[in-house]
Amino acid sequence: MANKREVHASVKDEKLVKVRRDQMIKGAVSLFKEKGFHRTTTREIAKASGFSIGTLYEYIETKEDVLYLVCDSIYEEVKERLQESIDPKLGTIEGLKAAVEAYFRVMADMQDEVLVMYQEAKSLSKDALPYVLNKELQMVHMFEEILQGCVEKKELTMTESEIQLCAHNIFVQGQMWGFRRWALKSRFSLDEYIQMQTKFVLEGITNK
Amino acid sequence: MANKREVHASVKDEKLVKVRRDQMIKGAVSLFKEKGFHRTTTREIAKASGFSIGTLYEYIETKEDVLYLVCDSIYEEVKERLQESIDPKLGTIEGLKAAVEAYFRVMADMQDEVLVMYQEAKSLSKDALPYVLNKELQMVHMFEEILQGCVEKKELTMTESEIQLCAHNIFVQGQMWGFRRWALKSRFSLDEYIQMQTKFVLEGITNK
Amino acid sequence: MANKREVHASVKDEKLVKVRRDQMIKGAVSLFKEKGFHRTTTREIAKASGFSIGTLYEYIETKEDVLYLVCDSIYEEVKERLQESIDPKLGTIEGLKAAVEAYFRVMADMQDEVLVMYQEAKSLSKDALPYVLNKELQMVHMFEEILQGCVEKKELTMTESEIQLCAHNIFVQGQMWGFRRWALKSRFSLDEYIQMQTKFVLEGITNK
Amino acid sequence: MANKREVHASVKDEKLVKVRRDQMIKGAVSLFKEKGFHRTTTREIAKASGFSIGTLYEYIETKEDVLYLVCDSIYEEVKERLQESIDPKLGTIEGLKAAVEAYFRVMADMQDEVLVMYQEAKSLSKDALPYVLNKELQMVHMFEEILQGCVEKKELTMTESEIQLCAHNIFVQGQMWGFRRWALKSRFSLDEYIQMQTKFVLEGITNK
DNA sequence: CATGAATGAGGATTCATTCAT
DNA sequence: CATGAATGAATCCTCATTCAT
Repeated sequence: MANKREVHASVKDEKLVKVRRDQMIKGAVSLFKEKGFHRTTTREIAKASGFSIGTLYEYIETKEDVLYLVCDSIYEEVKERLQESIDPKLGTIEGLKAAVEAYFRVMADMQDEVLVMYQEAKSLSKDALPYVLNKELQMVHMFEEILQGCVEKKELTMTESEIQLCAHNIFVQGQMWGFRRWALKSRFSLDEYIQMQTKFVLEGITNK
Repeated sequence: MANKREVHASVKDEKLVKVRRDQMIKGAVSLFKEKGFHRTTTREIAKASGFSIGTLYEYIETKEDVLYLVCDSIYEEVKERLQESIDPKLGTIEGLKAAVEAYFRVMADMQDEVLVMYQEAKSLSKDALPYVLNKELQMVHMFEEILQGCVEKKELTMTESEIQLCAHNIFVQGQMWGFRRWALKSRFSLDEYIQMQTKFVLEGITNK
Repeated sequence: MANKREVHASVKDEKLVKVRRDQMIKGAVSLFKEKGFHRTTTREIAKASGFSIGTLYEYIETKEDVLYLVCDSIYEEVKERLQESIDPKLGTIEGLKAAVEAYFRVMADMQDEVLVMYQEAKSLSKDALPYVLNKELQMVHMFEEILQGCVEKKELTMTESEIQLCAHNIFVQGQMWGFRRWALKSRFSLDEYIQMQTKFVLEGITNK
Repeated sequence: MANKREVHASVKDEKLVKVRRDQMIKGAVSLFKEKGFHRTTTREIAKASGFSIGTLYEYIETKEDVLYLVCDSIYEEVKERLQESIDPKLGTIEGLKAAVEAYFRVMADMQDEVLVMYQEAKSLSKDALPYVLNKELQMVHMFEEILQGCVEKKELTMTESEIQLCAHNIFVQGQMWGFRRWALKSRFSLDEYIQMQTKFVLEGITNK
């Protein structure tokens, strides 16, 4: 599957396009966070981005393009930040723990962004959605690799299916902190949450 | 917290109100499923419900009321169906397993509805949202009770916090089958999914 | 070729649709006359029609629909008025003369409308244009019939081709009074114009 | 009446202005042909002309200027090509016939351009329109002169009014081949059309 | 002279909601 | 109670034009 959907810009200067789109994404995220994609106007996006509505449309073709750009950029950032702090080759339980913790912390850190993406992604057209979902799978895949590594090093005994499902669970539990914070925050601190979820996951998979 | 938000109807005949609203909810769910709340027009809802736009507004005040009614009714149905097949008093691991399985099956059964609610709830006003979230907590609470029962009967050893988080996890994993079916369905059958998740949960909490 | 392109209306009451569309056409013609189709706003059309923009769109789907309706109605009126005062069966030179005169007078009478249609028809979509052009051909065909009648009654000797071209010429000369009035009006009265054109046409085709 | 409306250019080099405007006209005609003046954007014109939007505006002040330039150039070309092949002094029926034929052929040749001008001229501002219409009158006047010559040489007997109207008719019939080609082309070849129209015109005016 | 990024007024269209019948 | 015509604020998007580089 192709990894990028190109969003067309009238402006030629690629550097400028990058700069403006970054402004745009930043402005849009905070608006989407506040009122959701549908309730946010293109005018508001333009304003929050620091330019006029005309300029906005020099860098996108459709309002939906903004959403795609936002989702794309959020995933990109999550991925980058994860890759900075994770070594999937380790193949140790400790490495797994560290990865889970790093992931949970990134998700907590980007709570707002994740929530936005989480709630608005479904507004993407049938056209753009696959690209975003694909990004998600890539991240799930990171955890699969880590688990796989542990299995290879005999640190864990898991079937291929168990690895897949467990990776999904980890991924969702990371998101959970964001999209269920209304329920979780009053009951757990982030540290508690991380520690407890890690425990559940590990006891769910380690040989006894 | 109050348990119901009353949606005002001009029509007095309460039985009729119930009938019409049921038509409405049925029509709306299938539309929301297809195009989401925002992209669905009140006209479409009226049509799908089998009456005119004027009549629609005899039974609600705002488009958002429809969403609230839909969400409310979905939760109600989930809850009812769960209560039919679960006995929270048992206090046995077997009872827990049965409850999880029942819940997962209901969620799989109502996949579409759950997805709708899941994705559109955030469009509820600050006013209505709490009522819906409260419903969710009630369901999470069912699992807490079951777990609590097991702890009391010494079938499990868990802290209060662990019970709460575990209940959340179970709840989210039930939803997961719906909102991540794009990723899960090709990898697991529902039976496999239930069996594996149950295993993870139990191994995560049973004493070794 | 089908004779009508249906323009969709949300409103069901067909009588009302007719009434509103007549208002619309009347309002639109005077605007198009003044500023052309492109420079006229849908808002202006609504206002000139005596209703709100929302109402306008209950009776059409696209701005272009207004243009189609206008063109269609103009042709319809021209045709009706012609049919009232022309008897194509006669087969006499006198009948021909009378027809030409009647036609020219109708065209002079509806000068504004004809000019509008004449200048704006090209803005119709590829979809709607044929229907309008077809209407034109029907009118040209009326003159062909009249000429044909004269030929059959031996009042004139013309080939089939000559009949066709002559009919076109008559038709265009009728329009001419409208679309070239800037040049003609200062030089000829309508009566003079009719009389002279009739003479040219007749001398162009009568046996000598 | 003044014969030219000056279109202001920021660029001083007159030769360059001429070159650029020729590029512009060429590009614009083909666009106007395809989509009409209103549906053509200045950006498209610039692109079709081979330069940037900024440059375009160095040579005009308003989009409408392009239309004026286009109309002006088309008339100029028609006029030039006619003057090459017509001698208005002759005063013979043969000369008249030759002129008509030459005119019809030029019009057929420049069909697209003529159609453009014909349909878009009305979009000219009240300011520019007279200049263009004046050009048209000059051409009509050429035919008046030719007819006048024939009258003076006793080849024809026509009143002043008849001459004027007949000249208009010839002129319009020339345009007709362009703007009614949808109806004429399937029925007549250009040669037939010329021959038949010539016959109609001549029999309409020659003494019997 | 040439470029093209920026602007924002303006335009077509939608849709929740009302209310007279 | 039911209907559906009417309303107009709100929204997305376009495009002629300007101006700094």
